[in-house]
Amino acid sequence: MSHFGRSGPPDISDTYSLLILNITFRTTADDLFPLFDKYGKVVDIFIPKDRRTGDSRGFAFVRYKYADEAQKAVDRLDGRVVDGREITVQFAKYGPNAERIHKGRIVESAPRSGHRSRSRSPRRRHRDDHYRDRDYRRSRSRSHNRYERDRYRGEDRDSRRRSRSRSASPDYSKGRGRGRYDDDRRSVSRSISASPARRSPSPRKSPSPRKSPPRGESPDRRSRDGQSPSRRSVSPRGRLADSRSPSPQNSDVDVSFL
DNA sequence: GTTGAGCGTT
Repeated sequence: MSHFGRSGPPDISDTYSLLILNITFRTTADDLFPLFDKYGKVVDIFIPKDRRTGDSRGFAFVRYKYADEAQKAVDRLDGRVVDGREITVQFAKYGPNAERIHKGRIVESAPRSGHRSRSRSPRRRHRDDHYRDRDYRRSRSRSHNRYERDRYRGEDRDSRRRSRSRSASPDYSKGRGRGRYDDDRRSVSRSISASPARRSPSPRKSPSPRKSPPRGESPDRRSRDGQSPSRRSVSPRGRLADSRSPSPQNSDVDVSFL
């Protein structure tokens, strides 16, 4: 009995959208439906959910059939404690299609002329941009969560070239301090990688694979071997950036060979 | 299992 949001927006031509804020993350449309339906005819209830986790975002949209009922619901349900939390009921300011809403009702359905577009508040640029921003903020609020790291890892793995994009994209560096943060983190990572072991206090105790050297060969060989994978593992794309200076490469090979 | 400013989907 609650197919809200399952089949998309039913009809937003003559409906008044109410924005419900400060609701618990466990509150669902089923819980809000009886509460809001008591004050008027609820046409549809939609609760935005996270794209990754699928959890409630903490706010819901309730569409009424009549404005008077919606107003009544706002006046009656605004400040009501639901699930132990005080919810905030108010008329929606923006529509699903970025349309302007007046008192919950959609005033403009489609951008007909450009002269009216100017009236639009430039506060919001795009939905995608905001999506990331919101996620980013929420992620931070949640302290260090696995989702952020996991997501980053997956995206990085999905499209490795993105790294280059980030480098060539000054927006990330300037837009938010994220670029700096990433760089910092990468620096630390590299630092750790560069120094595999501060100091082996007891190499004998350590279950090192080289517990018993296969052959008493020169350490130079081993050194090179250890350096080879290290370099590759450290930054495969870093070499590309370093390609700009082919000086050390030649030198390295020469030294190694010598 | 966690959190808390805000404006939405087929």
